[in-house]
Amino acid sequence: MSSTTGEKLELILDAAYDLFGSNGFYETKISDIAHQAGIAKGTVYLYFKSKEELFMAVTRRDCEHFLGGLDTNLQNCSTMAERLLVIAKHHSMYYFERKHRTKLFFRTPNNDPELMDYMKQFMLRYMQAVEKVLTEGGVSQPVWCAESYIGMLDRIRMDILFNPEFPIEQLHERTDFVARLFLEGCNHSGDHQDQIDRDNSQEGESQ
Amino acid sequence: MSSTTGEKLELILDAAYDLFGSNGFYETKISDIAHQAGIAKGTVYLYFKSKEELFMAVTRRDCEHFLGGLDTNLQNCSTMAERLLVIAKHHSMYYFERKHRTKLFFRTPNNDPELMDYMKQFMLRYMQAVEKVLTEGGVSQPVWCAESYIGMLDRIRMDILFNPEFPIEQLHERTDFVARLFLEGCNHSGDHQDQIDRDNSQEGESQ
Amino acid sequence: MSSTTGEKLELILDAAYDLFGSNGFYETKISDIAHQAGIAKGTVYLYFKSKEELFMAVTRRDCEHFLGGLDTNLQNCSTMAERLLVIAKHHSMYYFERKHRTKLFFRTPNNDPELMDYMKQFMLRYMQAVEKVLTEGGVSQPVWCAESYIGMLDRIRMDILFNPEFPIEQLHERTDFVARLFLEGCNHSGDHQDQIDRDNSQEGESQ
Amino acid sequence: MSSTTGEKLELILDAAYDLFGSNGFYETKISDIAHQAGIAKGTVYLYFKSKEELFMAVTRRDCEHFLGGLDTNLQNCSTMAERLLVIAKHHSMYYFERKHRTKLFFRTPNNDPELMDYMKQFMLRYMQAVEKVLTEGGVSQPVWCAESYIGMLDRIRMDILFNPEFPIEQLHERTDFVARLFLEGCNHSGDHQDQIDRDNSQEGESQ
DNA sequence: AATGAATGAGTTTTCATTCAT
DNA sequence: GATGAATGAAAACTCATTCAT
Repeated sequence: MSSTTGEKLELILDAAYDLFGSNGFYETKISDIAHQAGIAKGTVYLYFKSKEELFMAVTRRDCEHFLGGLDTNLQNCSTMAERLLVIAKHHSMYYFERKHRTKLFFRTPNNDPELMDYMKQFMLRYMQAVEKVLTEGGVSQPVWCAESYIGMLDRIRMDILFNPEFPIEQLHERTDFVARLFLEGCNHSGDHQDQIDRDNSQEGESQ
Repeated sequence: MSSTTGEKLELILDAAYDLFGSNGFYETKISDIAHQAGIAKGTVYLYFKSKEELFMAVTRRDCEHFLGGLDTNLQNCSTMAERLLVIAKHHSMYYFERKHRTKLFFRTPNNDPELMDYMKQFMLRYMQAVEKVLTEGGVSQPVWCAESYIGMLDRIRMDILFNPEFPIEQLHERTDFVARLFLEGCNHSGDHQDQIDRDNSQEGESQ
Repeated sequence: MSSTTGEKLELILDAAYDLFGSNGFYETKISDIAHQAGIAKGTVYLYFKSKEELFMAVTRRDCEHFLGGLDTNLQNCSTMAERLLVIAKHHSMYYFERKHRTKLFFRTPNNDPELMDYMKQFMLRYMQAVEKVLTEGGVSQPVWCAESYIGMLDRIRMDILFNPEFPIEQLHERTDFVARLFLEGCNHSGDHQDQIDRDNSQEGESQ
Repeated sequence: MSSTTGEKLELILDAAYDLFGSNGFYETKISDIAHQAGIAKGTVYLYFKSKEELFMAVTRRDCEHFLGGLDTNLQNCSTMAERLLVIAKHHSMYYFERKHRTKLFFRTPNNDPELMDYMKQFMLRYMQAVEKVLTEGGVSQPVWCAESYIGMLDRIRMDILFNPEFPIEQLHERTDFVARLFLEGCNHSGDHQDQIDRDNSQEGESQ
């Protein structure tokens, strides 16, 4: 059964990702993970010192995967608009494809400083990747813009989380929409003249 | 000992809000809540059938409070821009003031369908409140705009959560910024030199 | 079932004394103790924070009982010779009556500093009680004499421990013998023919 | 790596003696022993069927070493008084030199009949060695005398165990004292002024 | 209504032992 | 013979919940 070095490690990480992601940290038993990985309970502890450490490893792998994929995707495009769209697609697709693993983020072990720290770093690195795109595009206040853009995208994730039937077609439209909204603001995000009209009158009102 | 009807109920809800919010659902013991409320453990079960139900009640009270406050705040303003700013202020201040209670959202009991359902409804109601403002302001695609706006605001909450030292002054600027970004898009949101300055100092932090 | 305050505490201590004493610390399960006490496992933890703490309490009760009984017995006699005999009787009878509980001393939890400390204090207090008798009797070097006397007596305990069939009649003779040996030394302790006879028969057993 | 037959056996026994002796049976892991012996865990099981058997072998080697050394030491002296002193020196020095290995005796595996039996035999053989000296010296009731003498000596071991700072100088005096006490009894053992002085200083310590 | 002692199901983790290489 | 990865039985301890008072 164990032909390759590290095979068991992968089996455990995969099983843990699946179960932590589906049921959350507290509702997942080590024995479940071992069972799903097809190994014995004790074997898990040959690779991870504790349940927390295993969760940490799963989280790390997932986050690194996310950021790595983002980098790759960003390499194939040049304009800022393209890049922002790539970011949006990556974000929404990544979590859409993993819509059944969303508990990884929302049901984490409590008060683990190492995990908190890693999550903070992850958020920072993601933000900085977006910030870089914006800075190169000449956008001012790129940090807050980046944060906001990510927030808009993450709301898609929330919608997916709370609506598992979220249709894939809508995902694409929503993604495009968010990218445009970010660039142009809500006053310009409607293609029709009447909207522009309303918008103009709105501009007048608000001053 | 019990002078007013429902007094104990409030004591329990307050203690539970405090402890669930600080430590999360799984790390909070009923006995801790009872102790903090100054009552006996068994008494909690006179008011709530289970730990989950108590968590549900705490969540419900918190969410209703949030939405009620939003309604109140929206009543005092008329233009869409004003209203959007009010929404942003409400969102950011609400969670800033409760920055030590953030586990209420991130460490919730697992797989409780009733809770999931309530959260879904809450998100919907919040979104509809924002949507109404946008619709009345003539914004097209108000649903997605509302979702996106909330997402931008919620990112502020995330930043507060992961950075408990988040300064209140920055909170106001960030709030204003988000409202403007939403209206005008990133291409128009950085026209003023002072904003550029702030952004630059922020850039420094992020490296 | 629970009529008196502290009843359960006694039940637990009695059961723990019995089982720790018979099987040693490591071979005794908390569930066994609870079962023998007729209570639930969790109840043990209402009274004792850990298995070690329970063991400590059992040891303490036993040692205090031993020293208390010694004090009581010493009150009824005046000469040093009488007192030394009382000490010997007390020591040998105490452990003879508890011959099935001897693991309490030999199979203790490892590396518990509090327990080590208490045992040290117990040995000191016992020695000092004997020392006092010797000092009042005008014996020189009472500390080392006391230690040695206790050592001689404790050897009886060892013999009982390794020979559960140890006959009670021999216990009395052995006790008398030790007291005399301590006073007079081995050169003077075999003056009577009947003692020689007994000793010869003992020699036969030991081959 | 294995140049001599039985080399590994010795490595294991040495490591096991060290660790069992320092930490006791239950607190010592086979993997620790293997690690300290510089071999693999599985290798231990090529030499010993179980942890208990290994402990048994360690105990046996230690006890045989003790008895063998005693025999050797006894060969160089002729009078009973000399021999008793040799016994006392051997006993006290043996355990003084091994003061950090005392758990070998106090934290033994529970309820192992073979071990119990061996210990019983060991005690008997030791007693008989002492008994022989006494019988040849014309002492009456040599069995009980031997037991008592050993008890006095073993108390020294206990004092060492509970007081790791036990000074070597005191050990020699105490040993001489015990031999004299055994021969002459407490009434005759304090004739010399310098001994009284020492004893007084000892009294001070015990308060 | 209020209490808090009692319960016991449930889970992490350890470690002696095995066995394929 | 030697290895060490894998196993899984076993036990301490927790804590939501109950119920007699």
